[in-house]
Amino acid sequence: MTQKTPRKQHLIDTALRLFNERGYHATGIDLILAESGVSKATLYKHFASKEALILAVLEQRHRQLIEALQQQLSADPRPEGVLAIFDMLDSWFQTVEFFGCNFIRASGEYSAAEDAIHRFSAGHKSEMGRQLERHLSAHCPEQSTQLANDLMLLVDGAIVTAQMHNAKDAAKRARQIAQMLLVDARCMGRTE
Amino acid sequence: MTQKTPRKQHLIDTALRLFNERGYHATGIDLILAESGVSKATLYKHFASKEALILAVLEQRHRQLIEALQQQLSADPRPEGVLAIFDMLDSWFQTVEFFGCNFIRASGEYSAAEDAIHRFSAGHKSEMGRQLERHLSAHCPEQSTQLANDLMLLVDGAIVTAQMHNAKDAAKRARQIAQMLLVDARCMGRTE
DNA sequence: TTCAAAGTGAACAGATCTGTTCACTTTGAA
DNA sequence: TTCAAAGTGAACAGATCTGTTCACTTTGAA
Repeated sequence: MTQKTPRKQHLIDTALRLFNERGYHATGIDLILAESGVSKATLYKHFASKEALILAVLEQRHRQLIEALQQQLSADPRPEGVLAIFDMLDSWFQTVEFFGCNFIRASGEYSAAEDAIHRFSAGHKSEMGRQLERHLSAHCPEQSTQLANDLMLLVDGAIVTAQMHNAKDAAKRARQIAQMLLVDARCMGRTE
Repeated sequence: MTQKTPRKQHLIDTALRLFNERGYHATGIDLILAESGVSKATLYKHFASKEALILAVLEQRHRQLIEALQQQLSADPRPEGVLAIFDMLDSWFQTVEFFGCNFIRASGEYSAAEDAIHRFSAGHKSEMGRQLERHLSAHCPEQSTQLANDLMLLVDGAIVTAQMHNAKDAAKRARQIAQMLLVDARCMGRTE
């Protein structure tokens, strides 16, 4: 039992699913244990507290999303390659497991700016924005910071729109607006 | 004690403040009672449950926001009058009481689409969008629905950006993007 | 001054929450 | 086959949660 499907990873996966379906405060430790079939003593051997478990869940999700974004961005070095983030959103919105963004919801439930969960969530969004900026800075360095911020604003707007109204087309609209911004900033290849 | 500063209203105001500061699940009934100085029996005389209190808080906030928006829109009948919503956001973001949007956070904590709190929150956003659409439909009826949806996406994006990063300029950026959309849709007065 | 409506305060109920402890069992590498 | 590491299960602790009840008090209009 030391290696295959380690309990720790199974706890993180189960917790992620339940946090998404029900929220952080509304998901008790006991439910995570029941659904994962892991004992309470084991949970507290791996995680010091529920907060530590939440942070572990967010860290995993953060790594996955950053990696996926990097992969998309490197596949299309053109400035408009950044629009791939909206295609990622679009696919996500079509899945049944979409319940909004972990990090936005976490920052809402843990609203104090100094809370570790809030800060980590804000850090995730910053890092996503930094990826976009890096990609754009090769083409339009003067505007890359502003553009990246604007794109992230559109990303979050699309996520919340999809979360609240089950609006599955939110990513496509955000993508169009984003494209307009790129054109307006003259940070896109010419349409030949 | 029947009329002046009714207990019911006082409970709603206190609950609104605490929900904003701490979130819905994280704010217990007992805290609301302690901070408001009202007895538990009185609370349950006025509200059937905590959920009913939450809904009353959201209803009040909904009425306030709709009224404020209507007032702004009627003050400037030009198409670009809709941009007033971003000025409202901007003022809000500068206040110390800004902890994000009640309705976005409520929809995050009560994530089930059929939950009464979730549905009311979605309804609020829809109604705000409907106000924008009505305003625009006088000038560009074919695009007013799409434009209103896009503006609300920018509104929510700005709110989340401000909430997560304490980015007090988020409303101003969203406003500029919104203005671009109006120009692009040719739904604005000419700049003379 | 009377009196019904509104509110209080305190106890109580039962559920649920996070976290601890420990004797015992299972696992899998050596 | 041995044995340390990992995990279990069950009890326990104490806090906190929403909601109920009821004898009593306060309020303010008539």
